[in-house]
Amino acid sequence: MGITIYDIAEAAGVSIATVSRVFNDNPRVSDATRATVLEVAERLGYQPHVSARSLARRQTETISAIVPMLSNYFYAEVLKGLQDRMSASSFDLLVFSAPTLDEIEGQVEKALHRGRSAGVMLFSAPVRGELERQLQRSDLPVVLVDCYHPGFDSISTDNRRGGEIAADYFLSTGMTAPAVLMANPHSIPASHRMEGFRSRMQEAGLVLPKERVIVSSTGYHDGFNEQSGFEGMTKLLRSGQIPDAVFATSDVQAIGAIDAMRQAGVDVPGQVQVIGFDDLPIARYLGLTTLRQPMHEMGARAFDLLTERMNKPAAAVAHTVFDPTLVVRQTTREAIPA
Amino acid sequence: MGITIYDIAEAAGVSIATVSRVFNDNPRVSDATRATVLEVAERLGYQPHVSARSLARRQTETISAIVPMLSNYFYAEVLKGLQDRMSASSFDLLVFSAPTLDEIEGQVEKALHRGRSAGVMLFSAPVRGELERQLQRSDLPVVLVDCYHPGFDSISTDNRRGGEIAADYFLSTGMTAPAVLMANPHSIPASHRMEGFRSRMQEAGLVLPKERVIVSSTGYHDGFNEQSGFEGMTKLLRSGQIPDAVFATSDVQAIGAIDAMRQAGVDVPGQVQVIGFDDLPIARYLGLTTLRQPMHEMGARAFDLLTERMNKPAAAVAHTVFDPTLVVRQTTREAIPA
DNA sequence: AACAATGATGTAAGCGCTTACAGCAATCGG
DNA sequence: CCGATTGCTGTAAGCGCTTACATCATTGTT
Repeated sequence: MGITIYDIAEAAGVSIATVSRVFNDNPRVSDATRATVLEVAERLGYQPHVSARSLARRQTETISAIVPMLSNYFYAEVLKGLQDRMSASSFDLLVFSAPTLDEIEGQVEKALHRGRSAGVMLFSAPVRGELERQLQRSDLPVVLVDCYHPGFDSISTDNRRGGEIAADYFLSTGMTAPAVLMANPHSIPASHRMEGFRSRMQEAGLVLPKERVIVSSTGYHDGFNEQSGFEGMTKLLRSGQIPDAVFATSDVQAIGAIDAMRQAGVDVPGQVQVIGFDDLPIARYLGLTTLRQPMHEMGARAFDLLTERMNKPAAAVAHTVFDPTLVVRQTTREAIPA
Repeated sequence: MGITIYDIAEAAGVSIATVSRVFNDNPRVSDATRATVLEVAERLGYQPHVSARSLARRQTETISAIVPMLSNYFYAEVLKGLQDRMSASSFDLLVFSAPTLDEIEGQVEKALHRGRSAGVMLFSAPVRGELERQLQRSDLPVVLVDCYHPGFDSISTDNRRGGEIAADYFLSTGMTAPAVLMANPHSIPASHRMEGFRSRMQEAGLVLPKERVIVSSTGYHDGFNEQSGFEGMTKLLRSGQIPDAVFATSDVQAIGAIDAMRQAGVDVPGQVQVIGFDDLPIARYLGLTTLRQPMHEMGARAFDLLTERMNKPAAAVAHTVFDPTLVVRQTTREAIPA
């Protein structure tokens, strides 16, 4: 069906080796021959066959990303950062989706098939048990994003630090009754965010009672969704434990929470302050105070890590940790000068 | 490096052809041999080599999607619908990103490389000129999403109809001074949405003056972004031409517009009503009245179209058009009973 | 009992490319 | 002026798989 190097070789009166050399920028081809070959190839509309090439070269030009869910802004944006960086290279991006934990192994296995990818990027997955074994057995470069394992390069946000920053800011406003809208407890980022928050509150001598830590009851997006924030906040408002400051483990939860308060006639930030996490584009337009994760940069850096690992398979494992930064908007009050 | 069928053949005492047959579910293998081969393969941790297989079979198991931008919710959600449907099959998804028009051809070319993909899904691209030629020359199945060309299967939303529905609803509320927040004019979906809106307004004898059609001045996401809505609305408010109903060609624009009004102290929907387009998840939490596009379903259907085309390359071209549905929330007033 | 039909397996020729090695002409040094 | 070097090109052997065809042992048929 397609034009092969044989066709070109014949039309140009050279051997297939020469044609191949031309397309591999091998210097051992005379300028004249190179020109004819290129001209003929252009005329015939030649395109290399990807599979044949990677079979012969024993390497692919594609990298695989395994994400829980494309429709989650965080992943989409990190992937975009990745792609923007990749576009300078000749790599292609294969995207596998593994919404639930038990789907991960299967998708990782596919990504690890021989000849499939030159490297794997695994998002938000707890690396242990069978999954850990899979990754270790494979000799492909692996980069973990938004998760951690001592044996693999990783890139993540300092979620504990984020929780601490949120707590510190709340404390500076003179708040007295903090609450947390927590995603699914098995989500490691969410847990860390809460831990950081809680630890700072404790240091400040403020209790964070169980009743004011609402754990998401919905599994969708690991509890990182508007509904979970809405329901959690509703619960808080109905309890006797109405807080005056709410830390949500994600912006979408914060948005749901704010909606719940609007419907209940609770003033934000007058009665209740809110801090989210992520800094989605809408956060700005909703005036949401939040902790920004440099998603785009994380994606770019993840790609860099992967290529570095491809070049030096034996290099020391590198963990890149970004600090989240607080973006103060209108859902929080001003800090009280000390 | 890896285990090949040769290794298995040797260990199992059969020929490579038999091993291959086992993995291709060829019935012409005795149950006994099949069992030994599978056992040996399992023990050795065999995995087929993707490139070798697709080279020999002359077909791939991956499909390519070319999207303007992953971080746009619409694309992410359609891709998710696609992937959810795909996961039942053995196809993998390759994602190319082409944020600007001139990048499309390059990405399409990559996606069209021989051996690269079994089919191509092209999003929101005006199919003409060189791009049209590329697609026509290739004999790969192509499905257009969110765009149209008579020669290719496509899947889209009836954007004109959406504009009409928005106009009709506004008219039913007794509004008198409509405005449109329009994305980039070269965006076909945006143009159609506006055309539908405008035509209904004209039929109703209402003028839609130039001053009340604000075209996005920012190219980011083709003008489908919060900032463009914010700036457009600000402009409207400052002009003498303050509208009492605004149709935004996307939810994100509507969100920006609402923010502008909040800051200006304009009451929504008391003074100005707003209708968006898309029905993003947040729309619900912002109480935004909008036109819902069935994104997830569009993705699933796109995959179906592609596989149908793969099975029957000569079948008649099919265009699937979804009707958007109006979701009434709190940014619009109630219809006045006739 | 002879023959065809059937079923299981092996042999070998690709798929389209890369690349080590060989070959061969032109050039160079002594 | 001859052997060594240099520069360019071709030959051929893979890469790991699929599959048409050949082979051969069984089984069934008359």
